[in-house]
Amino acid sequence: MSLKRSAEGSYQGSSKRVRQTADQEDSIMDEDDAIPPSPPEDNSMVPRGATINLSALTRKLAESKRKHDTDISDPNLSSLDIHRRQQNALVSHIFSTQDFSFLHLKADHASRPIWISPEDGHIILEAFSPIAEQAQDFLTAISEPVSRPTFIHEYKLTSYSLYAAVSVGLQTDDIIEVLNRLSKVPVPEQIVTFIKSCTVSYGKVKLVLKHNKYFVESSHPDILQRLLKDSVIREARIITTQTDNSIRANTFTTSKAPTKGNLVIPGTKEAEKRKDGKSDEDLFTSVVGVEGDEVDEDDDNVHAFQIKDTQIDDVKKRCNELDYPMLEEYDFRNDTLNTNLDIDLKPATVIRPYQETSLSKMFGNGRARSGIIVLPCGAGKTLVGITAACTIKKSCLVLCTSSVSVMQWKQQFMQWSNVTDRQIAVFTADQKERFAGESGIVVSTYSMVANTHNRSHESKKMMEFLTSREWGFILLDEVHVVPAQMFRRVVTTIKAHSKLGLTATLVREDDKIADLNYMIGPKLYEANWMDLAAKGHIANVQCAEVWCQMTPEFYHEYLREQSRKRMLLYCMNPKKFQACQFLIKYHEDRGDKIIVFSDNVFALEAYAKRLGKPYIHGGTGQVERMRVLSYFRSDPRVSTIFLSKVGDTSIDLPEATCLIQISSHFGSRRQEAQRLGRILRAKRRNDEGFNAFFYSLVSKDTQEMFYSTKRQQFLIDQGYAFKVITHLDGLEELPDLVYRTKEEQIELIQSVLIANEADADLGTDIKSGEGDLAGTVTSKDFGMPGTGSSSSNRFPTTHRTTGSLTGLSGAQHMSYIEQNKSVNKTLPKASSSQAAQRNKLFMKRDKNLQQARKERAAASGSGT
DNA sequence: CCGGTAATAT
DNA sequence: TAAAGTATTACCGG
Repeated sequence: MSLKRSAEGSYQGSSKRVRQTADQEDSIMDEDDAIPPSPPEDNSMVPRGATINLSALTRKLAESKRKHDTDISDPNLSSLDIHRRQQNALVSHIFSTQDFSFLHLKADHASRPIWISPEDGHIILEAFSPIAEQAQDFLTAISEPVSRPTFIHEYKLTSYSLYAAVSVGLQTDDIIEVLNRLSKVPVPEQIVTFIKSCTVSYGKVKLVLKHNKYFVESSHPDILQRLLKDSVIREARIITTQTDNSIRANTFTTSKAPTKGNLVIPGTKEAEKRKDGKSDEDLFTSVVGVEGDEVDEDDDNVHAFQIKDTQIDDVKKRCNELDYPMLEEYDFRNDTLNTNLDIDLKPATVIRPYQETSLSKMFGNGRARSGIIVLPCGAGKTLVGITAACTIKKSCLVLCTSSVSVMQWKQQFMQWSNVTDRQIAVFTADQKERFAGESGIVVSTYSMVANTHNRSHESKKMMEFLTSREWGFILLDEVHVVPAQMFRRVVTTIKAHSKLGLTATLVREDDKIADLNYMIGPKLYEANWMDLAAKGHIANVQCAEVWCQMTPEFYHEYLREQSRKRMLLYCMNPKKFQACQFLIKYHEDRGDKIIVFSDNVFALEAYAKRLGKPYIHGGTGQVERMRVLSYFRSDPRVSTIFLSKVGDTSIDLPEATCLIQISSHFGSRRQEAQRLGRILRAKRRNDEGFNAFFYSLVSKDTQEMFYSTKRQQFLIDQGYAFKVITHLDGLEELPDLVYRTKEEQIELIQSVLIANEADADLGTDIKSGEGDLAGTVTSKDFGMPGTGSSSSNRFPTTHRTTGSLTGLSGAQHMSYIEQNKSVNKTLPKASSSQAAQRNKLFMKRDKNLQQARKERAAASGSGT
């Protein structure tokens, strides 16, 4: 791989990144919302990120690198030649090994926005073309977005993406036709062949529930014949009575293909949608010659045979093996056996255009297709799910990852739709409700449904209920977790006619994400984050990676220690501490609300205490969590909070406008994206020129550099550009800069090393002390050996004043230092109105629990 | 309310 | 590359 070296000789970017263009660099800096200044002549501020990223490019890079390596070893070359070759190796990789000049450009190529690589099916889109937006709609339907920075987008045709295209109603010829019209060059023969080979079998067979019977359906009777040659499928077939015995083998039930007909998705305003972007649409139509959004399905007849309910899974599996994966569609309007659920969106509810688009992919032919919708955090996934449920109007099961989400889903259902409290039930560890009547909604967690061991009596009964009935609709929140070993069983244990998965980040660091194709269905829609940001649905974000030099002492220890202990060292790097302090100060002065993330709890507490900010981590009790959050929300004096990975999901803080990441070991792209998602809902997002900020603090020349690069990949593919900042101007002038002197730094390093050792032996857990507030539990005694008096052993310390808080494990452990005190405790106790924040969602549960307690008490009282 | 167990992600 | 190790949440039973 070709790595670039910066002036300082350190790693700058992987082969997957190509330098940003000058235009992009300029667009990032603007007067008001600039990232803290760095000297302009300093070449250390290296723009980096987003132009092109593709696996094929990686491969080509590897090839060209190999070539280049052999070439420069040629002794006949002059040093200038070697230099030139080395320079060349750094640029224009895409074209260095290939010559595509044989492709003849169409005469009007300038007005056509795409180019298709004949080699690997990669598609390059000129995002500045006037019809780019419509072309993009088409490309996201037929191909996989690879990278979508500002000017040039890259997509890739894959068998899965074509499967998805077919499943939303596009036909082979339409795909090739539209592609051809958009392309500057004729669609290469190989690509046509590829598209045909994929679409010939994919999406041709459907599993349909009609009048509560399962049918294998296709508009191609010959395919049904072919499937019936398979013994498993033949066995599963039910011969219908109306079919005459003599000709039964060749006869299928035949009917008109489904159309959208009069189905109306609630919350949509057809007229309004037509209004905006009309001129562009006309332009698109004139070039493409087909309606942009969706190509009509041909209105041929469809043919079907019925199969036994009990063998659906076998048939599905068999069809997959035969390369005819079955799409699942639910003809809910003709399902008379499952009782309807009388719900609708509230009249005032209007959904956004992109939400409507995603739903039109699902309901395009008047049935409910199973599949996945991908929308950024804060773009209203919940409302999409609710609208889908209100369209299908059948019993619905919603699964989430946490019980907080469960409460939120229920609350959102109540807010946006007219479901009554009796129609919606919650099923978690501490609440096992059941809806009244024949049909209703159940909201639960994956672990509740997937659980295999140790079920309580009540949850056993509830599970029986869930598995024994047919669900019209199953909604899978955070669907990227479904491929996990245990969670994946929910798809098979629950009988649901249609499945919708929702997520913001359809990525995993393992290779299981592709499993969703057959477990749930194809990806129906994926929004472009940048587009939504440009239209003001989510906030604009400036991303930056701040490189912090390791101090010599820290680096020395870093090199000596084992990999696990290294992590603490680069998290606690004093320069990073200072950068964090500086950035907080800088953004607080601008009036921003700041969230600081740290995966490492030790570092989290250390930073928060030293900088005097409240913090929340896994060990923080619910009550205190809500207290800190409500202060952050409403008190102008609390403008910074520190969060561990508890804050990655589900915490909704529209006030936050700036995000700083101080520790983020491991290269989880999903986590990075989800963290960014915390500021996408920013309340102020529509203010003129408003920007939110996202900083990653990285200790230079450590593993963090590698992880950071990896983590950013998802966001870069979405079009975000990361700036690298190596110098924070004015940092040295900060009046109360922490760890300024060598002595302080050495004390810090000692506390880190001691913490490491103390951490290693068990039994250092402590309980909350007398003086602590309820719910405040410090999960570990972070490295204070029993010496009690030597200040150098103390963590982190400059001036020491002893506090009076007494820990359970003894006073000698607990002589607190003023700066070491958690600010959480200085926040006054919540007033009743603030306390209500938490209780809103949990109030009912609490009431129930109380009731149950009373009953128990009464029962035991009367028993004796 | 607390401790134990199991699960996820990397 | 695989494996270990960490943080977190959920569920259950006493």
